[in-house]
Amino acid sequence: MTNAPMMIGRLAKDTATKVTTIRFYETIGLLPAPPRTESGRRTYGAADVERLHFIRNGRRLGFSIDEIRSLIGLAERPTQDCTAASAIAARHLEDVEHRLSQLTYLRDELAALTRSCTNDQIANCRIIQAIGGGKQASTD
Amino acid sequence: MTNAPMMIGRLAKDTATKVTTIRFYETIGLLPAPPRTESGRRTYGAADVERLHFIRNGRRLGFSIDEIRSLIGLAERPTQDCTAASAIAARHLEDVEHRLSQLTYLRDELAALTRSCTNDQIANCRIIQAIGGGKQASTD
DNA sequence: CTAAATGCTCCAGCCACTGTAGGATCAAGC
DNA sequence: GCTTGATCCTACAGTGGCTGGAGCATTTAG
Repeated sequence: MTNAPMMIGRLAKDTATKVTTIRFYETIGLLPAPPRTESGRRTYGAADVERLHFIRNGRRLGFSIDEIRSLIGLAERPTQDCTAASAIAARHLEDVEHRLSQLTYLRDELAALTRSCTNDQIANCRIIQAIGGGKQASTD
Repeated sequence: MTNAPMMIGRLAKDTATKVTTIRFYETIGLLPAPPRTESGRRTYGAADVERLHFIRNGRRLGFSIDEIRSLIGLAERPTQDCTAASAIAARHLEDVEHRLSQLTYLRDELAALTRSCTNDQIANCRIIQAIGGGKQASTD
């Protein structure tokens, strides 16, 4: 295996991340500032690929940058027990479940809304009425 | 019924909206700039309450500001048919359903993750392994 | 009359990027 | 050697939809 350092474009391709996003992660300290070539280009190695994979997977799972920061911190202390890690995951799961139930309710509301539309005039449109309606006293 | 104009705080309470949000809606042109008192305070009437209710209900249903702008535009042409309005709602419903399926998938992934945790050492933690591991499955 | 509440403007910050301007450098082909 | 085009760099602005704060002026209740 050659350990030739790669440029940012290659790292981007290997991790399905945009180049600008990688630089962004560096500015917020989520990725370490890598060594540079003489002309100032960033050079990365296998460890960076791994770390960026971790970050992107974490993001894909909906973890915030701060949560990922914590998870990385934990991952670097392999002898500790993983209570803290599972707490982060559990709290995140709870959050996702909450959003899921909200979104489900929203979906049902919207589905009812679109089903009720008879493609009539705007003046009689149930969609417009339903959005406008709600708290107001009915004035008809 | 007196039609005394109300101040921004009252409008905020009546529509469960923050004062700053109302001013924000004005700056982006979602609410018209209202008349002012001599000392420069905004004064609102019943039409503003109605419009803000419409906006807030739209937001609650997840419509973007731009979609709400369109819906308001349509609502002001009551003789047109509501094809355009139902198209906006249908497209939004599609979007919500898409997000819903993504979030459901995410929930299942996370649930599996947390279930797999044995509260062992970090070095053996399935959560950390799962995030760091697999090259990843696309979620689209 | 005074103190609290409410109002005003302007501006910065949130999240997680994304995109642009305006360059420098590099690899390949002629 | 020269040009073309891809890739890289920095710095900064913009996205959406608000939210909060500083530092005032004005209004209202006791």
